[in-house]
Parts: sequence; structure tokens; C-alpha cells
Amino acid sequence: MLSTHKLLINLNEAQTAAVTTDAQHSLVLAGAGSGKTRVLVYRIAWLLAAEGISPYAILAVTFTNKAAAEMRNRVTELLDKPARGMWIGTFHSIALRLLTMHHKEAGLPKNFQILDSEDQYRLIRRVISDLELDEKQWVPRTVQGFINGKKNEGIRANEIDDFGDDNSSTLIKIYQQYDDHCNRGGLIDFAEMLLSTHQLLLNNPPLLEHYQGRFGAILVDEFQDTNEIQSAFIRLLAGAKNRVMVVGDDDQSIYAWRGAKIDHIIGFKDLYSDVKQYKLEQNYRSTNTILKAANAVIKNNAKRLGKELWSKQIEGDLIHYYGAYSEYDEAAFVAEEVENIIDSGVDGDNIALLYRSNMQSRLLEEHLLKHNIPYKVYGGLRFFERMEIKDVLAYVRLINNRHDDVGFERIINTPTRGLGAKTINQIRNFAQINSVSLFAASIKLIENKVLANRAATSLAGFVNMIDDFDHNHDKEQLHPLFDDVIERTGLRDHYQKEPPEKALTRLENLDELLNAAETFVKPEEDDQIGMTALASFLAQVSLEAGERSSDKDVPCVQLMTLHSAKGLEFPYVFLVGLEQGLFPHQNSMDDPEKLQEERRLCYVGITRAEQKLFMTYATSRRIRGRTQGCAPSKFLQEIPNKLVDQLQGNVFNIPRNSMFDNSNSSQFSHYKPGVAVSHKIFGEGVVLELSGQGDYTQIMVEFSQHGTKILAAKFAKLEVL
DNA sequence: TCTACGACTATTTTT
DNA sequence: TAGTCGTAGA
Repeated sequence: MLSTHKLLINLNEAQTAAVTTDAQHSLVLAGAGSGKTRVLVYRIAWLLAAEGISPYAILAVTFTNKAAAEMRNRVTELLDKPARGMWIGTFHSIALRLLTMHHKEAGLPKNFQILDSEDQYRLIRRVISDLELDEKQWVPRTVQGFINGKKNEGIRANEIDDFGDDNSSTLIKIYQQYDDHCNRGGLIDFAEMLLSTHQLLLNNPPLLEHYQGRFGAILVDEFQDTNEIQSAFIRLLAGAKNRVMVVGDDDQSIYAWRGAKIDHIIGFKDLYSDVKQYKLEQNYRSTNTILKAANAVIKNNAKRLGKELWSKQIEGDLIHYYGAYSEYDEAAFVAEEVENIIDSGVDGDNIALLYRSNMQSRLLEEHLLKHNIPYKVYGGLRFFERMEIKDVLAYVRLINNRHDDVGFERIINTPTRGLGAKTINQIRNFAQINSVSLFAASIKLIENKVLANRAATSLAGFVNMIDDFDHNHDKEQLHPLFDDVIERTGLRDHYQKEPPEKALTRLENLDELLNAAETFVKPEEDDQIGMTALASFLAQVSLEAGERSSDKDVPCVQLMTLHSAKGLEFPYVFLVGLEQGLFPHQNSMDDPEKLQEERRLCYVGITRAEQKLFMTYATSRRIRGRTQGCAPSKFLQEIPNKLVDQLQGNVFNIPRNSMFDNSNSSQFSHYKPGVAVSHKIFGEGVVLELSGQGDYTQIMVEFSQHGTKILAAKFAKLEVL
């Protein structure tokens, strides 16, 4: 048994306080690199060892599979035995588990299927066209955003008020019809998983009571990323008695645009009683110079709980700025520096190139290629999202659940089997009129002999083939089934016919899929709740789209967006494209909330670096075929000069003291972000940020009555309260 | 059913 | 600029 004493040896004071808290609820504000996961893992061990809580009473929730896996591994490592009995998983995997176990109560068929974003998009387009609406006016992506947004807030179609507005009522109609479709086919999208689970518990008091009785200790990671429904789910399970510990960092909230609400972490204390708050501010990752820069940037955000990172580490190297002449110059500089670093004996995978948007990777790639530096780009299509994989899976899904219309639509004519638009429309019409699935409609249409001869034969062949697969295969033996599907449907031949380059990777991917089917081991939990290996595989595949099949073993320089870099760390980090309009992004510059999120993103980027940080910008850049002049990002100016070493390269050679004068207008220095001020006309408000210098200093103020205004500091005559 | 061409659009992305 | 997507026509 792990002794409690041994546990605490490895923790600092703040971590110990959090791990051993006796408050019913606790909020741990964990700065970047401050040992967030460590606290969660040790807390679990503490609950088991010191408080004698059963592993069955522990529920630990994360956002990504990666985080869940890491937590599970580290718990196993610390306890020196597998984390049995505990529920450690993502919101979605936990929801899915509850829905599978209680599908009857949730009103779902046993073999319900998950729709990923692409499936959802297709189905929404289907609905829009069924309603005879114009896609130009009802843009499927926008509608998808609307539906998911509402679901994330826990709102059903019938709960939305259209206020007599045609636009709203149409959106509601699409939402409703989309949900009808899902219900009919036993389909469930990502947002629905959470919403359904919440409703399942809410509508079944005995069930709720059971789980409330079970999970005495609930832990949530990355709490700043929770959306409305996730927060409600935790609140519901917490009930009156259970203990909740949430860990997060308000300064690293970068997903507001997809429904995450920073208010949940800020308002945690209001929602729960007996809350103790802990701050982890000692950073174990970066040099002091890097931390100072990070602190200096994030300080400009008004809406914060307030934290300041410090470390016992050395000051370290200055941060290098490089003002490039163009984006080519920037990429050339980065590639050259990377080469220098590698030449000094550092492995490439210790170096990360981080950018705001994916398109920026291309030039960097080109220049790395020129230098023969191996690299890996993260993001883009993942394994189970590839066309060929989704095609095979669509067949298998149909075998698993004949009513899966999304799967049906995908492969009814792939590979082509003479079932063109006409036949498919007939099937759709019949299905819609009779409220049955496309598969069921097909069978009826064949029986009724209303189809053209050729089409009828072909469709019957298709239907029989699916039935045949179903009858001739053991649902526990995946490899033979998948192999049979790939061959007999003609998919392999179909892809073989593509241009050689494409064909090769597609066939490789198919083999990789077969490999995955062969090596798949059904998780014990899935077995216990009676899932077939097939159902279990499909569920796992939907939840975990999978990293791209691993390439070579050479250490590669890591290229990724700032968003995907969250949670990672690298000795050497290049933040590129620090220009107004690119980062902060154009679409986020004028809205103070969005601008603050951009700044948090910058904070995330800076705090990824352990030893050495480069920040680069170009004074001109070609965007969408047009060359534009660019101003350096305001975030660069927020870092004090003394932390920075400006490298040569900028042909305009703008003197630092005019370019980066962040001694910022001493005459207005009392208007710091967060300071409460009063204006003659607009009343009281809070300073969000300052920009510009001297007499041209501008102040952005959020007034309680009049919203956000940007004022000239010289004339605004603001009074500090 | 396949190809070619024109129209359109352009952050961030996990589950 | 460049990539995606839908439609028209062979």
C-alpha cells in the first residue's frame, strides 16, 4: 500500500494543499507547467490511501483521449497497479458508456451509431434538401454550428423560441427534422451524446440516485474548456454529497468559439458550496525569462482570476524577435535557425514551429525540405476520417445497424453499381413518406416491383450482400469480416484504379485498417455491458479518430497550430507570423472578448517553450494572392524590451524604441487593464487594454451601461475609481 | 459515370 | 492564390 507520507514527498506546498484538501469542493487554478496532471493523479491516490475511498467511487473526466490515457497511465504507475474500478475517460466516452448501458431508458436502440462531424454535415445537407431549402441561404456549415451550439447549451429544437422570426423558425425546423432523422436511424452525434446522457439521468431519478451514490469523488481536468451541458452533467452527478475537484487555467481557455465557457471556472464558487481555491503558480517547465514574457502578455487581459507564474530556474536566454522582410524571409530564417539548433546536437523533435492558422505550415515545410530537415505536421485528416476508411466503415455500420441512413447514403453507389441519383431519390422519397430507413425502403421497393429492372437487380444485390455479411460473420471476429467487406464490395479494386500515388496510400490505409481489426481487443468494460466486438470497435473508432499512421522513426521537427500545441512542451519553440491581422487574427481583433482569447492563445504559445523562444513576424505577407504590409503583433509589444533580443533581418530596420515602445505612455500608466474608471457620458466601466503611444494612446473600456468603447486617452478624461 | 470548368471562399478543432 | 465543390456536358 502506498503510504501517504511517500505520496507527499513529491509535491510542493501548493500541490500538497490541493491534493490533501478537506473541502468538499475544490478549484485548482493550475498555471502552465505547474503540475496540473500530477495534482489530479496524486489526489486520486490520496483519496484511496488516506481517505479510504473505494476506486469505484472515483470518476475522472478529461477532454481528450490523450489526456485520459495519460491520467490512467500515471495513476497506474503511481499506485503500481492498474486503475481498476475507476472511471477515467473523456466526457464523451463516459456519456457513451452510460448510454450503452442504459440504452433502453435513453430511448435508443441497442446498436445505435455515432455520427462524426462529417456524417452530421452530410445528414444536415440531406435535411436541407428534403425541406427544399436553398443551400446558399441555409449554409450547411452554419446550420451545423447552430444545431451543435444549441445542443451544447442543452437546448432542444422544441425549446427554442423563434420570436415569430422566419429565419429562426426555419433553423428550428431543420434542427427538429435532423433530430427526427437521427432518432429514426438510431444515430447520435457528439453533442447529442452529452445532451442525451444528461437527460437520461435527469429523467430517471433511480438511475441518477445510483450514480450519485456511486461517484463520491469527481475530478475534472481542463475545466476552463467545459461547455454548458458538460458543466451541468458534472453538477448533476455531484448532487448534494459528492466531492468535486476541478482543475484548470482560465488563462489557457482558447475554445470559447466552440462553446467552452470561461465563466464555469470563474463561477465555480457560486455554483458549489464549501469551495476552496488553490493556485499552482510554480512552473517547472520554462526559464524565468520565458515566464516573465508570458506573464507580461497575459497581464493585459482584464477578465482573469489572476495568477503569476514563477520558477526556480535560471533566467535563461533572451527571447529572440525576428522581423522578416517577407513570409519567405521568415520561413528561411526559421529553417536556418532550426538547422543550427540541430547541428548543435539537439534532436529535431525538441523543436516546435507554432502558427495561428494551418496555411502557414506550407512555406515552413518547403524551407525545411530545402534544408533536408525531417518534420511532421500535426492536424489535417486523421486516420479514421479518411475516405477509404470511412467507406469500409460505412458498410460495417450498415451490417451492424441496417437503419444507419448516413452509412447507407455513403456507400449505396460506392463503388458504382448503377444506382444513380434517380433510384436513390426514389428510395429517399419512399423512406420519407413512410418514415422508414433507407434500407427498409429499399427492401419494400424491391418487393413492390416499382423500380426499373436494372436498378432493382442491382439494389437487391446490394441488400443481399449486406445481409449476407451479417449472417456469415461472427461479430467477435473482426478481421475476417473486414477482409470480406473490402474484397467483396469491390472497394479494393475501386481504389486500385486511382492514380498510382493515391492508390498506394489508400491501399496501405486499408491494410492498416485490417491490421487494426485484427489487433483490436475489446475493453473489459464493453464486454461487461454486453457489447459485441464489432459494436465496441465502431464506438471506439468514432470517439478516437486516431493519430495518423506513424511514419519513420527519425526525430522530426514538430509543426502545429497553437491550438493543438496546448498541453505540450518543447525545449525550442518558434512562434511565427506575429502580425496584426494574422495573430491576433483579423476576425478577432475588434471584439474585446475574442481579442482576449487570442492573447490567451499567445500565452499558451509562449509557455510551451522550455529553454529558448523565437518570435517572428514579417513586414509584408502575401495573403490570398495579395501582398499586404503588416504591422507587428501587439502581443510583441506587450513583452518588456529587457527580455528581448531583436535579431537582424528587417530591411526597414525599424528602431526598437519606436516600434516597441512599451514603456507605454507614462502619462496614462494609471489606466491599467482591470482598473475601474468612470466617464462623464458613459458612466462606470473597466479598462480592458491600452494601445498606441504617447498622445495617441487609446484605451478600450467596457462600460457597464454602454458596452465596449475605444477612447483616446488624451481626451477621454477618465477618472480612476 | 467521369471530367472539366467556373464559382466560391478563405481561424482555431475535440469528441 | 489555391483548394473545394457542384453542375454541365461528353
